[in-house]
Amino acid sequence: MLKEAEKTFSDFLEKKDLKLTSQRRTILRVAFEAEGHFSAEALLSLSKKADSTISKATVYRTLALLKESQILEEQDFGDGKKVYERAQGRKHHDHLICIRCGKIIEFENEPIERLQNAEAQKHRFKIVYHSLKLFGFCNSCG
Amino acid sequence: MLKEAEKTFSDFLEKKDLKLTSQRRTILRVAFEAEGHFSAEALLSLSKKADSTISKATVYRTLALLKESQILEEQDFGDGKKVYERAQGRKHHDHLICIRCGKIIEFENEPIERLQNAEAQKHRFKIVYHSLKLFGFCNSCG
DNA sequence: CTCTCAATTGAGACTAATTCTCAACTAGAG
DNA sequence: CTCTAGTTGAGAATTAGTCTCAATTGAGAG
Repeated sequence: MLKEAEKTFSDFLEKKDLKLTSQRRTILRVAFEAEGHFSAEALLSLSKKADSTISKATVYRTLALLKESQILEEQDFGDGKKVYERAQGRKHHDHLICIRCGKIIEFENEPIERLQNAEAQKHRFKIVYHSLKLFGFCNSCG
Repeated sequence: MLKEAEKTFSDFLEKKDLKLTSQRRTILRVAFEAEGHFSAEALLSLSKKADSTISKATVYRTLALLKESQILEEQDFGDGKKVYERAQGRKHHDHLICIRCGKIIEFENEPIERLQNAEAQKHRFKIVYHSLKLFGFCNSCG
């Protein structure tokens, strides 16, 4: 999983004449060890544990590259900060977000995707990516 | 349309023991004269034309009230600032967003809504509101 | 109409996430 | 090993949005 991502990342960087630095390697590894959704701030703090000299600026810059290379996906659950999750090698999914406890539930729904594509076609629109978020109360917060 | 919203707003304010001030009246009217989606910044600038003493703080505070009373709906198209659109008396709709020219296309799709509800039910989740955004290239930017 | 007082306001300070600047540093081609 | 373009850390800058507080005002009571 991580190996694959490292390959994707180094190919991506090479194609853009960018360098694979130790900081970028560390940040990628730490992002892969993080479970679920994590913020830039959390990634910074985790990265600093592996290499205390890594700065905020580098984390943000590297996140932008990981996003662009589609290794990570950016999500905005509406709490004022963006979070990230692994995308490479995972199926696309959307989210249910509990507005009371903050729980995030992931789901896949092919029929919805098909209807989205049909809707886009109707407007002669080419979808590049999409975002479907259902906000409400989870099971426990009912 | 505006008359209706003014009624909704004054009822809403009364119920919460809040006052219908001239600033709130002005901001509501200006928001209704604005077409489509507008930012808080744009609303401030338009409101200042009607009453130059209206401040940023009042616009943000009033937007929160208009959102809470469901006269306006808040949208985030991912460019770092929230935008608002009229909600009262309009059908729910979702958006196609062109990532090249920024054009916004609205659409209604009942079948998608039904599938969303079914998906939520599967997780015993109560949807309060949702957001579906399809990003890509419009007809002209294809 | 006037009084009263809680709600409201404007101005600008403040917050927080993210981006930028720039001099010092480094990956990696040759 | 040497170059050099790309990279980095530190902290300043930016920017949307929120907060503070003294002065003001809407609107019910009299």
